[in-house]
Amino acid sequence: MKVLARDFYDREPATVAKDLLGKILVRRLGNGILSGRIVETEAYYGKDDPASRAYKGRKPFNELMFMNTGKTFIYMVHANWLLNIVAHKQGQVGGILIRAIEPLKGTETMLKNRKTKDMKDLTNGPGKLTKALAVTKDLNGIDVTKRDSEIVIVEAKGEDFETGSSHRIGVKHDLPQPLRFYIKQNKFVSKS
DNA sequence: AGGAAGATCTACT
DNA sequence: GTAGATCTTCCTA
Repeated sequence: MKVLARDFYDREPATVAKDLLGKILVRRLGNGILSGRIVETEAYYGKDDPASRAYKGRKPFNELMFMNTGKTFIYMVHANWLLNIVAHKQGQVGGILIRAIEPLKGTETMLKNRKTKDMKDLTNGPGKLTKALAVTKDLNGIDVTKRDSEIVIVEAKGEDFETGSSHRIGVKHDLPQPLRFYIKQNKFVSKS
């Protein structure tokens, strides 16, 4: 099980977002491990991106996006925690929003966290997956390139899949280019 | 104090 | 499938 290194995140957000598909997100809890395969992501930029948290410049709450790559950036929208990974080239700003995962390990705990019995409904949305994995602001800024962090992203075994792309979901002012990426025909990608 | 924010749930047609 | 209420922070005034 190989943890993705920092240089993986030191690239264009859109490139990282696409390459993140199929990788495994690991959530380490005190008692066990939850994990899932990343099936849907979105790239966000800095001041050129009206939908980005960093659009209006550096603020205390978003400064993580300006700093070290490979760290989590977690914030709340509409009563949901959303999980991002900071990723951008040196001197730039950006991040990847994890929108959906396919549950692998610890599904029983996830079902309990989500209070549902429906597997399909478990992690097919950005707010749902954080709830299922017990991700909150407490985990903001942790380093996903360190093997012993509470959240880690690891290399997956080479399974082939087709990737699709589209405009981002739910954003008021999107950019012209498609910045959402997902694995085609995976039932855990959030639909809309 | 007020409002906006990368969404979700529920309840209908 | 679509529409509407409502969820909780953090920013800006």
